[in-house]
Amino acid sequence: MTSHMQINNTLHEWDCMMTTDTMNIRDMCAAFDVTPRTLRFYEAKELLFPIRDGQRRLFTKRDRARLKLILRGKRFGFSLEEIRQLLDLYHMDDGQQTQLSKTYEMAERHLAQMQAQKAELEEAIGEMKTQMRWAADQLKVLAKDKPAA
Amino acid sequence: MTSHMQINNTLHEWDCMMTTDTMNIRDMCAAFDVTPRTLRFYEAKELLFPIRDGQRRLFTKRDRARLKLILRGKRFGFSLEEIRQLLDLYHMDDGQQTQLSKTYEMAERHLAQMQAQKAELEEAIGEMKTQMRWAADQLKVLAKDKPAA
DNA sequence: CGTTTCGTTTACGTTAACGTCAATTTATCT
DNA sequence: AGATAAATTGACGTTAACGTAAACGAAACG
Repeated sequence: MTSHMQINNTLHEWDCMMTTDTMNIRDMCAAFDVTPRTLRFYEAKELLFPIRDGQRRLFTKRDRARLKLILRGKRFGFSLEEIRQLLDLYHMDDGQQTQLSKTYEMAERHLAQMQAQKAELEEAIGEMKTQMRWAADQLKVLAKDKPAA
Repeated sequence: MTSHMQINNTLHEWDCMMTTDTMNIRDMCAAFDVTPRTLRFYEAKELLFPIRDGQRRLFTKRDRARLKLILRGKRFGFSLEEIRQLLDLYHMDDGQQTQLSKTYEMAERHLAQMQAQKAELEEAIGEMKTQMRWAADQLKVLAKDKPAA
């Protein structure tokens, strides 16, 4: 059992309640294909906030949602610092509406950026396809010019 | 005049032919909003191949096309090394078809990656819009709850 | 002709995003 | 209890992608 489980503080053996849904670092790494170092690093950078069972980290559902967004952001070429700021938008659910309107404006800019990126990506895909068609033609010509070695 | 111009080797003053279309480093930086260091760095990494007028670099149309692709690639989160390899695809025009089929396969993988990225980007845009609608609602509620300070 | 003004080379510095390793603590198994 | 395994905390190392500063050559300018 690559188990974990906890309720609030420390438990004994009969810890089987309503699966408090926290993951230890190992399961977390396996689930997202990252190293422990990465998770600790993200915590140090205040991107994740795992709770503690004594010394050990326990990653909540919230941490997993954030990590998913972090990794996505990275694939889009955003820096961790940019991502950190954006994560605030996705996590204003509980009563603490930090500076909602300020964050909202940032989100607007980010959305515009993503839409621009999408447009550019579509253009790039189009160009790439053109190049590949051309390359495919060249391959045919080469195959015809030199049928055998 | 932030001029330049050249034909093949050294010229005098009457250098006004068919605009050989090479740019010096300064104009290049202005045109693409990069620093000289960046252009020299890209040359060292074999991403650009400016010709020389003695000691000075002269960037050709080809260099400009490549630089455009480089900067685009960066916005998509690709590393310079990944970009360098992809540039080969876009510049196999002259007779030197290096390893066309090998490059073609890489292009296929890259295209797939871009299409995946596009799909993910669309998903992210959708989620972002959802979040923003929710945030907009919250802003309305706050405005109603607290009409005046 | 001297002097600013580019541009070049060489080389060391920097930041982000982790990797790696050692020393410890904590939990688990026998 | 002793050994083994799993996590944690420093702390230093590493790579990519440039920044920055020194020292020099060539070119343009008054």
